[in-house]
Amino acid sequence: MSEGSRLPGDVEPDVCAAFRDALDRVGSKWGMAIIAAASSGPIRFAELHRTIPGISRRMLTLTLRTLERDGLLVRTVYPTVPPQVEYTATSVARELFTSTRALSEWAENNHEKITASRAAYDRNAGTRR
Amino acid sequence: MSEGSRLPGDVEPDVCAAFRDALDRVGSKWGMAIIAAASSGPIRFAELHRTIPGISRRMLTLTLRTLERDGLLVRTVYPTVPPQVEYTATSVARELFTSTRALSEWAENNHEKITASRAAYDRNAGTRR
DNA sequence: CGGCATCCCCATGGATACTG
DNA sequence: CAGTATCCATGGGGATGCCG
Repeated sequence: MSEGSRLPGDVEPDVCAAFRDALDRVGSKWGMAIIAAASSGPIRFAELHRTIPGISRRMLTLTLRTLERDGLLVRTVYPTVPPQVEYTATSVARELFTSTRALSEWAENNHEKITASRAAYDRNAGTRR
Repeated sequence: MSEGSRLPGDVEPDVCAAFRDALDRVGSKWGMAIIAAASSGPIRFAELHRTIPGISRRMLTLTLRTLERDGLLVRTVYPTVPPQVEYTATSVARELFTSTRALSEWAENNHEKITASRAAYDRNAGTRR
């Protein structure tokens, strides 16, 4: 769309700021995984912990709190014994998740190219200079 | 498309890995700004430094190197005095940039909601619990 | 002009243990 | 079950200075 139509100074600051803002959510190590897992319906703490491999309870809690704070997740507590808590992705989070598709696809399509490029670059590390 | 059709365990690991990979590029504080600035044509080091507010020469250099390594930027050196170096975004980088649009738009559209949600959350910090 | 080298800070996040 | 609390390692990234 904007192929070659922008000028160098045209990196609009608002967009930049908002984009950075998005990345602060998406970019956190576990944020998108949690949103993904919670996008298909309410999910419990332990389920999340099982679903997302490698996450610690600590990081799960922390990330859940920030996501909740940002209005991306709704936390529902059922005052039962033992306690039961459900997390559900809000529509905003689901939109975020969708907005992520293009990036995921790019990642899939170009992962190999990048790996190759990296290998080539490293191989010429000595040659270069 | 996938509205409610996915299962909790359905967070496919490959996609997840590739996505994380993408974020390692996009998620770096200055990566996208640089790619954006270099997407509209060759741009010089000093121009980048001027175009992107707040970046240090150090971080500019570092980010340029990783972007070059990943094949997202092409570095062209003109052996003149004083030396002149141009950076150009590759097609892969431009595709990445495009894949980012959806996310940018989400960020713009929902920035206010998130700020509001955050404020509300913090206001009820004492009330809650 | 276009870097690299050095020092330093602090936010992210892992491991582990305890609790209502 | 669903968290808290504490300690600690790693590294991203800012500030500054020197160089071909």
